[in-house]
Amino acid sequence: MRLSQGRETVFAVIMRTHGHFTAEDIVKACRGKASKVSRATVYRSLQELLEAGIVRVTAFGEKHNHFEHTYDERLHHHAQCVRCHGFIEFPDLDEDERYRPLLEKEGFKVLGHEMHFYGICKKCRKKG
Amino acid sequence: MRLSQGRETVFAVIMRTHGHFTAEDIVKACRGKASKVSRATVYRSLQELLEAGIVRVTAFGEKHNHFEHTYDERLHHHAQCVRCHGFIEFPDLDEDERYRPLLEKEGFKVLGHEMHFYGICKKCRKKG
DNA sequence: CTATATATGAGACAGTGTATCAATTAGCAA
DNA sequence: TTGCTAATTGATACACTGTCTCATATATAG
Repeated sequence: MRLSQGRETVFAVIMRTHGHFTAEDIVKACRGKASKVSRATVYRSLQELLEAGIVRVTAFGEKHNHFEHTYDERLHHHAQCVRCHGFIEFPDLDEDERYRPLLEKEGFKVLGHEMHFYGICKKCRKKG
Repeated sequence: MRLSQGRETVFAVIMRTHGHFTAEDIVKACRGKASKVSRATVYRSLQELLEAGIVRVTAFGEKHNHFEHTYDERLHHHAQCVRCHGFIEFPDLDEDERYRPLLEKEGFKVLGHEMHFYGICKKCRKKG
């Protein structure tokens, strides 16, 4: 794999981005730069980072994906509202060690994991 | 909420569907029937079932959603390949009880949960 | 420097899910 | 049963995400 210009720019932009972000967020951020990175390159690079375990997908049930870094953050999970799609975060209590051996025995190379609780958030419950 | 024709048909079709399915699967299945249910109604009903906790979302990182029933199946989770998006299922070891109180304390009404491991599947590892 | 395989950009494209709005219908009350 | 009313529907147009193609550009090896 070459350390090409486009790839380098995308990587840099993503590393500068904190919290959750979508693919389009990165596309826009790259447009701001003089670097000129196309949408296709952003999606390609994002896929590479996904495969490398540098970013992970965090949202369900929406049209577009949300990503976040896997590094430099305390491991946490998400509880998502099935109405408004908003979410709250909560800390990990370490299930990894219980499941990982089971999966690796089946030839699955684990890059990471996430718990996803779904339900109705406080705000939507009030709305009725 | 009314027990309208469209809603009833969609519910029936979904209950007859086993395993994983997409919204479009249901749209097609409803077309087969003489019932004539529009795409809009299918999506609306699916959202209602989601909110009721009857179905849940199970796939990440794809353009369209996958759903499955939450009832009548042993609780299981998914390990998904970041390359081919295929997945394997594995049983639940019951983290629910550890996390649920934490979330309900914050006003979040839990409908269910799922663990999502991501990584590279056996087949994709062989491909290089 | 040159060759060559890899990566890129631009745009066309397909598919998913959303919004609109007039027409229809379920449920209720008399 | 009939009529009222608000909820629901279908048809369609629409926005947006992510994919694909292919000619052009570029990183790297030799």
